[in-house]
Amino acid sequence: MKSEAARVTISDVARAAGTGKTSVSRYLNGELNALSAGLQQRIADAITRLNYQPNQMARGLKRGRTRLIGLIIADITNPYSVNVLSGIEAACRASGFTLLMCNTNNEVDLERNYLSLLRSYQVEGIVVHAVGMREEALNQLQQSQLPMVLIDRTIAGFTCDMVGLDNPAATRLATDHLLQRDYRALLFISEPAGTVNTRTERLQAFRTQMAQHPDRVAEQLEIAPDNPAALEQAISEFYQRHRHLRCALLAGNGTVTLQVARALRRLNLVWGEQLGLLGFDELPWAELAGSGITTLQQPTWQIGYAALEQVLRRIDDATLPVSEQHFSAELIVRGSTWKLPGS
Amino acid sequence: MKSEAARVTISDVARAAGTGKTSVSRYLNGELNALSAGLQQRIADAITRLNYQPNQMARGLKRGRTRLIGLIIADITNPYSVNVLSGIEAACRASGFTLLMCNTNNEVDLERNYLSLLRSYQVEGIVVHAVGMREEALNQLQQSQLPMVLIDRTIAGFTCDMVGLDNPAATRLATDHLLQRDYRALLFISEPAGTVNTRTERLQAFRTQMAQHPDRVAEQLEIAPDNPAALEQAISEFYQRHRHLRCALLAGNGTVTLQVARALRRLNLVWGEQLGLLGFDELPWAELAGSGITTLQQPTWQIGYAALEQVLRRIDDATLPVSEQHFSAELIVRGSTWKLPGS
DNA sequence: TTGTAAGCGTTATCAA
DNA sequence: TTGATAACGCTTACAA
Repeated sequence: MKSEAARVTISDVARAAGTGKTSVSRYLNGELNALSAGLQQRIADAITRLNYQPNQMARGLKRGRTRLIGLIIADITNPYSVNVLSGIEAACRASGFTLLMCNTNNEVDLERNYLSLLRSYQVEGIVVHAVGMREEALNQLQQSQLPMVLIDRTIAGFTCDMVGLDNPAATRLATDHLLQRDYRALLFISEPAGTVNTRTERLQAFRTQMAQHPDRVAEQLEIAPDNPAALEQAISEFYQRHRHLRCALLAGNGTVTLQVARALRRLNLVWGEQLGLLGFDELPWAELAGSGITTLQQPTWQIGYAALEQVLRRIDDATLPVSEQHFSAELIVRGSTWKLPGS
Repeated sequence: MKSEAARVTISDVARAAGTGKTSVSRYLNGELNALSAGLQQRIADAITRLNYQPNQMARGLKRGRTRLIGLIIADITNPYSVNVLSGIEAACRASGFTLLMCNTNNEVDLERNYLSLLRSYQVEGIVVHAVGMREEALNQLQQSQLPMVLIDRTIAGFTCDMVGLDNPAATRLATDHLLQRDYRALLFISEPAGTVNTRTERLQAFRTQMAQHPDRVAEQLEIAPDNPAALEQAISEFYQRHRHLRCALLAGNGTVTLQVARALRRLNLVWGEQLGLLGFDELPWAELAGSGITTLQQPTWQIGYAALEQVLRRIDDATLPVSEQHFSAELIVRGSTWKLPGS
């Protein structure tokens, strides 16, 4: 048996109130100046008695505005995403929009599918934490004129509103901190850059910064998320190679920090003693891991909130100039980047 | 200027293909046996040329099925929720549904609002991580006949499909482990029980279990999430009171575990040395915190997946008997519940 | 094999 | 102040 929810429609209300649909519609849309007090009362009564809920689908169809915002998120299990989501969600609540959320699991195909899915649900705008889009998907987007804001990452060859981190500045902040604390050999560890500009930007900034300190060693490492053994080995080798120097690791995001911490654990290398460690993205457990892990905190919630605000502005006015908002990171110093006694 | 997405409709496609809407609709719905090869081709061409996307709103309005599932989640920043969400999301993907996600921030009012919001978007079913509902909200739900599945928690006085943890068994597993490891004074710490049955169930099971061991000390503590100072003090007092015994703390969920770990840090009490610690919910950093924290891992992803499957079953057949699925927790032993050398 | 027309639950236009 | 009535974009009898 199919469940048949007893749908009560505007016509039912109109009949129960002894009036026409138009008046009920007016009542619903707050055009009370066109309704006598008595009629208002009858309509109000009928609505509560029948427990009536206007059908947003029908409304959306008619008015062409669904009050729906699409969200495409690359990986919902990433703490970064969760906090951003929380900010977006709050902004939606404040503006009366509802989120249609899709998780692409870092897969490009899913991203494309979800994009058209959201479009088919007539979302009024979308916020995208991009994995990487192919030409065709981009062209479709261009055509569809759908208001869109990217968070955290841009898409090559696609100009679009975007809200994210000032990666060069953040990277400088992190690198300078390590240099100041007298680390002599730095290893920048990130996930495979692939199509994700954020990763290359941070790496690039790291190299630029290190180029000014030719006396220091700067190395880099790209590591697949599902290969802990390789990570262990690479770190171990780096450490062996430079054990006569003060070494530090710079993790390119929160996921990497977690993996690096695990690897160090297994290698019996103690951050804050044998090795410095600094990670992009603040983590709730950063102070609990060993002597604490120094992190670069992003204002994730604000980024999410700002992203949604930007989508709303764009929905309101498609002719606005393209906007890029870059937030600043904050360094939270903990035991993993300990000071040399002398310095 | 309002952005006016160049909406292309089924009529446009029909015109471009030199046919009627019906044939296009048939094509879209895979009724190809009723279409000549030539017409199929023309329609296919027109669709790609115009970059046409069927309007799901209109479809939903007409057919009465939106392929939309509502999700009400109590707190999206809780790792438990995130993993469950991930499972739900995967199940949606597998079944062709899309998620409308709402975060109630643990606020009862938001819960009620979102409930009717989801209804208004004609979702075909909902999955709810409940905060606590009042009479009126429940009555509305009963009336609306909306297929619904609760996760993790039940709602008092409301029979409904539910997927969650076997809390008594899980609690026994945890308690027995602590007893076996010779902890003599146990403190069960949870958030204020309020309307959340899960919390009381776990506490109840704890007390039942401890009642069988009158030689051991069993205490309990309810702590507001935003009051770290109080938590510190309570733990400190407990420890002072029983410092002649082997003490252990049992954290009622992942959020509490985090807070407890922080409090212990500030108190300079080391889990795995001065104090045992065991937490409900596995945490990605559990192995990294000090000597590691012993946890009770829930199959969160599976819980989410199963919840969505149950909603789908219920959508299909409203007359199914009410189902309660209880999953088992798994104990992951780490350094925080260390063995006594002798035993 | 194809197309016409009615209707899903709203809102907007127009007339009363 | 009110209320028919025609859309919105789609599916589905029913005709042809």
